[in-house]
Amino acid sequence: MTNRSIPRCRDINWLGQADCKLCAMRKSLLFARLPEDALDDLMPVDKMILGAKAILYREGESAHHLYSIRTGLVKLVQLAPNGMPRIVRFLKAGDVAGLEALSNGRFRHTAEAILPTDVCRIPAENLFQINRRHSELYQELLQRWMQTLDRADEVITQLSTGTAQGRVSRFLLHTLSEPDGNTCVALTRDDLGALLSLTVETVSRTVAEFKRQGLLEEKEGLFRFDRAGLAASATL
Amino acid sequence: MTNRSIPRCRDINWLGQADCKLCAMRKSLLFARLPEDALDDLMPVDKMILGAKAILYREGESAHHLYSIRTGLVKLVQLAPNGMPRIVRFLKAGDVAGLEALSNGRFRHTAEAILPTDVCRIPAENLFQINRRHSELYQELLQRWMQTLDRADEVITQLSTGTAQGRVSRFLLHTLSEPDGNTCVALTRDDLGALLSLTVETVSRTVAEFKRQGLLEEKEGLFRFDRAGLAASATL
DNA sequence: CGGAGTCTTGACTCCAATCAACAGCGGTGG
DNA sequence: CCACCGCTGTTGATTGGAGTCAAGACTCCG
Repeated sequence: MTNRSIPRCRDINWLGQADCKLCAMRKSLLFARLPEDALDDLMPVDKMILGAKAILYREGESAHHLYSIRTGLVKLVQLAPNGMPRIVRFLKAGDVAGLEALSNGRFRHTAEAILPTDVCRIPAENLFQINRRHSELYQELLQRWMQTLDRADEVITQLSTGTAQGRVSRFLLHTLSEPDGNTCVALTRDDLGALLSLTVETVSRTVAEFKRQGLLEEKEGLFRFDRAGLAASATL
Repeated sequence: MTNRSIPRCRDINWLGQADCKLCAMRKSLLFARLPEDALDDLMPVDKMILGAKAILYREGESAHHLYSIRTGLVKLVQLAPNGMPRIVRFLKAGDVAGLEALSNGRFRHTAEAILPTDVCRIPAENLFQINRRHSELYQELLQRWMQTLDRADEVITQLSTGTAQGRVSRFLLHTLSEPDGNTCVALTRDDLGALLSLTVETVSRTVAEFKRQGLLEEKEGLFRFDRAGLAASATL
């Protein structure tokens, strides 16, 4: 009944080939604006399901596919100079992982599932070919570029600056929650640390303190928090 | 004779309209791959020269133009939650400032010249129109996207993590210097702090310490440094 | 010459890192 | 079934590094 019933394996399971024309989510994905017949050129697209902690690809590997995320949550990780992993971005349903496959053939991050995650694996070469004929796809790619950059800049200005309290507050308020929602996925202290550039202990203390103050509770894999209350710490 | 002879004003001077077909730098700019006749559609392009500290545009302003940088150095700044400015990226010759004008009409950063800087100002609408007809431009834009994202991620993992010594070393070694060069523009302590998320005092102390150790000298607006010596601090 | 802006240095404080111990939970294997 | 182990999270004591506050040096410029 609890979140413990969700799959916890680290596997990647292949669910067969997808037919993009029949895809229920198509309109919210990268290919939203493509005419239906162009979708044939994407094939073969493989549907895969990742357990939590499954690794989609690793930094430095040569990149032949990109991944359209249907459900779930993925973290993009790079190694910091001291050897510790640093989370640079999250990818949610509708996002695309591994777009660097379109240009230079090497992944820049390690992509690891945080929640069980469904993805479609698309051969980079096919997308590349479609690009030649359909500028709609380019428009969509550019759109995503702006979005992605914004998120990267947000990590710089909002999540790598200020006190531990401030960073955790801002994470809760902006990063994974709906604009006016008061819940978000309960990350491990480890992941929070890797995102906010703090140690596990500091994150644990900060989260615990918020709980004591009644600003935050954690239940069934979710953080539920008090927006107004946290806003006070968010400028620290 | 020294760098003091360079202009130090904060003005923006309009130098007249450009004829892109005659531009000596065209091949290294955004329009490298465009056929010559497409360049007509860019017009009118204004050539401008900025003194150090001149502001090209401000965060939140509505964005009708973008700027191709011919020479100089520009910082992109966002306000951190505590109200202090944070530098998220530098733009050098060949880079484009204000690409967000292509999509959502508001600048996401304040762009300020650090050195005297030449730019060409291009109406966003014109570029947008060219995009419809020439996918070469899209390719170039995508290429730049990857580059820009890489730089943003580098600020996250390399410049916002670790000790003050580590951050300053890594800035010197990677951010504005040639891959194997041993010089880079001598930023103010203020700008270094805004980039590395450190206070002016901490930057000053760190730079001073590197100088005492003979790892770094500052002359005529340049840092000259010892790559091998700094590499030791770069993992801190 | 005086003033503004930048840089440096010192003394002190404070926040987060570090080191260490332990609790809780789930999974595993004897 | 239960003992053990690994993983995650918590908490405490201590340390260290950067922030803060304050004063003064230096440079450029009017």
